[in-house]
Parts: sequence; C-alpha cells; structure tokens
Amino acid sequence: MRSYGQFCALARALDVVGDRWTLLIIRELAARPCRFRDLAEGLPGIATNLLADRLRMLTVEGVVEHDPVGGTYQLTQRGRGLGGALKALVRWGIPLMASGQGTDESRVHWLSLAISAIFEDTTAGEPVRVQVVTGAPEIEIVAHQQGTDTRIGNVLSPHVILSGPQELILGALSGDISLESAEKVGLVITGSRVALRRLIAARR
Amino acid sequence: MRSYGQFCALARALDVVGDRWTLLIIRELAARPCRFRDLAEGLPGIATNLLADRLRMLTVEGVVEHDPVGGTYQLTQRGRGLGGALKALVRWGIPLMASGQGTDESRVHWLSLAISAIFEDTTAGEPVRVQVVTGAPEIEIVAHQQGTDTRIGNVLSPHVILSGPQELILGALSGDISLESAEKVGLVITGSRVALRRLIAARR
DNA sequence: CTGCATCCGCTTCGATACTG
DNA sequence: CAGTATCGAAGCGGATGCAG
Repeated sequence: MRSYGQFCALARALDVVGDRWTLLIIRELAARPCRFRDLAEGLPGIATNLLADRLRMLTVEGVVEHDPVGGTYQLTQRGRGLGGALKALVRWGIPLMASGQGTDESRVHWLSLAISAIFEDTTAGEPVRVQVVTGAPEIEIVAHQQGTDTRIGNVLSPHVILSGPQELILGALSGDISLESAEKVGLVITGSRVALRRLIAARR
Repeated sequence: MRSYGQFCALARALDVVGDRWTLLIIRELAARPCRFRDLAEGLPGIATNLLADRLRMLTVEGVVEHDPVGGTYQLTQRGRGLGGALKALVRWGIPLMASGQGTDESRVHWLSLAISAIFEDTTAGEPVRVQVVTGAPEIEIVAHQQGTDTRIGNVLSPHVILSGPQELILGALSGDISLESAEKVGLVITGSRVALRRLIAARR
C-alpha cells in the first residue's frame, strides 16, 4: 500500500496495519504463534502470495517475528501493542454479527475473541463459570474478582451452558438482546440463569 | 471492498471501515462536522470520486449521515462508537511519528487528536494548563480532576508553553523521550517544567 | 508436504477533467 | 461547491509451479 503521506499518528498506523488482510493476520497471531499454513487456514480467502507479502512487511515493521526453530510467526512486543485497537474494533463489530452467519466461514477462536472483548475488564465478586457450545471445541468463560478469562477449552462444572447460533450467544452476552427473546429464536440455556445474568450485568 | 466472508466481529468491522481512506474520513468527522471540501482539505491525496464513494457507503452502513440543510457530513451515534478504536490506533501510531515529518502533509487537528489520545482518562488533582505552539492555530491542553481536555485554541494563562517540531512534542508528552533530550534537539519549554512533568506523570 | 513465487484476469485506486 | 466521468496504474484473487 502506498503511504498516505500524512504526518498523523492514525495515518502512520494505517500505513503499517491498514492494508487489506493485515489486521486479520494480527488477529490470528494474537491468539497463538502460527505457522504459514495455520495462518492460511485461519484466513480463508487470502492468496498465499499476499500472506507472504504481508508477513514480510510486518516483519520489516517490527510487528511480527519469525522463529526459525519452530517455523512459527508471532507478534513482537510492538505487535502485541495492537491488542487494544483490535479489541476496540471487535467490540464495534459485534453488532454486525447479528445478521447471522450466512455463507461466511467460521472459526471457534474468532468467537472466543469476540467474547473476550465483551468481557474485557469485567470482574465478578462471586465467580461465574460459563461454557459456550457451538460445535467442538468449546469455549469457557470464567469471571472472577480479578477479571474474566475467555479461552478455548472445557470449564470444570460450569454454572451455565450456552448453546445455539453464534449471533444469539453474542447478542445475549453483549446485552444487545434479552435472554428471553434469544431463547425464543434458538438460544439454549442450561443451568443457572441467575449466574448468567450476573455475568452479563457485570460487563463494562 | 469485497467482504472477507468471515463470521468474525473484526472481519465484519473491517468490511465496513477497513477500506483505504475510510478510517481517515472518520478521523476528520470525529473532529467536527464537515462539508465535502472540508473533508477533501483534511484528506490530502484522496481522489474526489473515492471520497464520494466512501461517504455513500458509510451513509448506507449507518456510520455517517448527511445534513441537507448545512450540507455537512457528520458521524451518527454508531459512527461515534468508533472513537475507542480510533484512539487506540492513534496511540499505537504515535511512536511512528518519531521519524519526523519528512515530506508528509500536516494539520493541526491531527496533532490535537494524537495529544488527546495520549491524555485520554488522565486526571490531575492540581489543574495543569499547557499551550502547544507549532504554527497557528495553537492547541490547549487542560488537565483537571475530571479528565483532560485537548482542543484547538488559546488557553488562558498557561502554566507552560511547548513549541518545536511535532515529533518532539509528542515524544515528550507521551514519555517516549525525556524533556532534556527533547530540548537538546529543538523542543522549547517556556514556563513551569514542574507543571509539565506533573502532566506527563499523570498520563495513563 | 510446506512455504512461498509467478502469472494473469479482474477490481480498485489515483489523477485529472468535466458538469449541474 | 459538490460531486461524476474517464482512464492508466497498482493491487488483489485464484490457479499453478517449484524448491527445500
């Protein structure tokens, strides 16, 4: 991409990460170190030459580094600094999921990212453990006094299990739709609704 | 831009605001309502057809609305929701300003945006008033107990006046370079260094 | 088989000229 | 002033090739 030629922090940031696909590559690497094929798998639709180009540019810019031993790419410290911008964009994008999946591709770790953005900085005096089921693998949400952890895996003895279409799970967790209306159109809640409501109410 | 075809909040957000120029248009509108030529003036290098295309798309997406009376474009509520993502990207981009302006274009309100991102959520028990001078118009920073206001204008009786190259002002205010080294290469500090240090230390 | 590079048709961008 | 029209250049997407 050509530089915008503007002496502006936003324009300079976009000179580095504003290209098509670039922030999605960073999304993948924010979840875990990846090999080239992991990235290609997590970025359905990208041309492999473009992926190689972007990785080269991000490496030059100090956002990504390549580990020659494991053959993986990972974010540098500077790259991890994009986490806040990533989360903010994810939060803004969540309402855009409400229209449903359609023919779009789907990955569990994308859903996990969205949930973790919803519950960023959320604390709960009484711990809440939630299991989210949308096909394997599953996602666990654990809210406690220090914060909320969202990860792929099976939580031990969850207070509540959510299953159903992703847009309903996200809509309910983000507070955009009520539990009642979500359940009417396909959300299944198993276990303690009280715990679930506490989690949703604690969100900030 | 083609959709990424991914059922992911980030990808859906980028389907809307990930095109080239789009976030820069939102940057302009975040500062003030703009007429078409204001936007063109604040987006040096954009082709007018592209600007028209983007405004149309952003209007359809509910991010921007056109006021037929004043002939201005402005952000909708939904568009203002991008403020957090914008600020996060600006913060990340500030170190990229350190290399200096070169042949890039410059606008005072871009600098003001960067400064406001630096002092987002910064509070000061004892108020601090700072004037930034990099050619007219000037920027005022006022930190107080409730937060910090950054705007274009002249502050009344500032505790300290900063002038010099933008990258030094930003480097000093963001804490990336010390006041001493900034002064050695061209930053001019007039007034109370103590007040300035208090402001910089209060930054979060 | 992984990790790219090359090629090519197509879309988007950039610059400028033009119009209501 | 506020865009639209046009056209060459650059970037993207998809298929394929090929080296380690």
